[in-house]
Amino acid sequence: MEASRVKLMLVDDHPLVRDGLRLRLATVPGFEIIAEADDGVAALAALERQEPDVVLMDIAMPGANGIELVKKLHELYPQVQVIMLTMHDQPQYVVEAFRQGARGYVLKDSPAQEIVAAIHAVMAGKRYYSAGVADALAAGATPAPLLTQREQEVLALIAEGRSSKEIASSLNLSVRTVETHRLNIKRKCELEGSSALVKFAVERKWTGL
Amino acid sequence: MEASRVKLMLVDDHPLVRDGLRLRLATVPGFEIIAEADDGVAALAALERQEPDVVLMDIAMPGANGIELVKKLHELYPQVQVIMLTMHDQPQYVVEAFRQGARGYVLKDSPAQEIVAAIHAVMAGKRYYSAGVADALAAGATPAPLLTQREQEVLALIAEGRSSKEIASSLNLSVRTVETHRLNIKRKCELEGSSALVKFAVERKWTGL
DNA sequence: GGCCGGCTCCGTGCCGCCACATAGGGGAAA
DNA sequence: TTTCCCCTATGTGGCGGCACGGAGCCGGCC
Repeated sequence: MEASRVKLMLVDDHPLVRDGLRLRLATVPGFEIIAEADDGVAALAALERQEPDVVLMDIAMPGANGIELVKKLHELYPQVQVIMLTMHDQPQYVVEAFRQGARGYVLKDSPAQEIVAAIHAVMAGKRYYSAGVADALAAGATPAPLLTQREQEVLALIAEGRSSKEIASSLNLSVRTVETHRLNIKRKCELEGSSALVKFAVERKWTGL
Repeated sequence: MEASRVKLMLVDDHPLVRDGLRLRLATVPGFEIIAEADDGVAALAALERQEPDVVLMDIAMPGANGIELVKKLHELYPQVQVIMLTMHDQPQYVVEAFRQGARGYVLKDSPAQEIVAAIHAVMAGKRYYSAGVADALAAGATPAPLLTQREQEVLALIAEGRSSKEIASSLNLSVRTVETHRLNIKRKCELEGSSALVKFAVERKWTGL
């Protein structure tokens, strides 16, 4: 634990949530918010100017998503601790976030002091899971789906609600080829049924890939 | 505009967002937050004890959703002004919210002072639309999807990625009946294809119905 | 060069979904 | 009471997705 104040950076696309975080954390002695950003690009730009101790980051943001951002951030600034904030406790993202270097994971619908606890934990070199996230980690042993380029393209169009025939003409492929990709995606992600595939695709898109 | 302070009530299931609202609004002279609630049931209970001038309400909440809550609230307490808060500017909900008696509609990703402006507007007897919502109103000539109880139940299970057969056994219905409901939902919501239906259902669930 | 994995395409039978239509029972409003 | 909507269920023909198989092409790696 440093003698100086803990320097924080907030990354969330909702001003209201940033307000909540800022005004809440400003009352905590020893905390100092040195930067805010509303997306990944702004976050990386802010990091070039000043380096925080802890980054509080929403997992679902327009443009680059939280998972990719935490990955880049961990590559460029490995000493910066990242805490993910999220509305939903989806196992696959929790696991992926930690795999990419996140140190904490807090649900937005948990008590506000959990965030303070999370910051203290990661500053002490520990990890922090919000209540309920531990369950997600236990259940979600799935390390990574790892889809190929083409499969991701197909999945993106599935998330648009398109049929195999429409996807085929969009990508200039045979319908049978698209169906093969669908089948492979379902196998890799352990999905059963076409609707489960669509659900998976839509949720993936909503959380930013 | 009253001589006394404006009494506010906050309804949102995210403590963080309530923090942001409370701490932001507390600094505004003439505003007083008399109650908070994290869902529709708690909101109605709080209203029995003390009546606010304005209710700030999230549209997406677990349990009863914001649209139904504003309807009930407007029936029981017609003099209470309701301002809807939301993450997403989906036309159908904007239109439906106003139809059910809401007086204002503010996006959570708009500047925080918009909320103050909205409160002043509705207290002056005016309506308030966040920037961008006007576009949604113009574009969304769709009056209301208006799904029946049973259709909403079916839709909720579709959002889980379930097949018609699974839904049928869950609700103790014939598979053909579930298919009839599917068909009716698609007709009402002008959807084409099973995947578009699943997409619609999942997105609806993510935005809280 | 040989091997492996990804991308592409195809056949076939099966099952689920789709769109059209019909129809009886029940409850609520006019 | 009559009317209207909702919920329920069913028939039929057609189309689309699913799961199993095989196969050729290409690029990277050993």
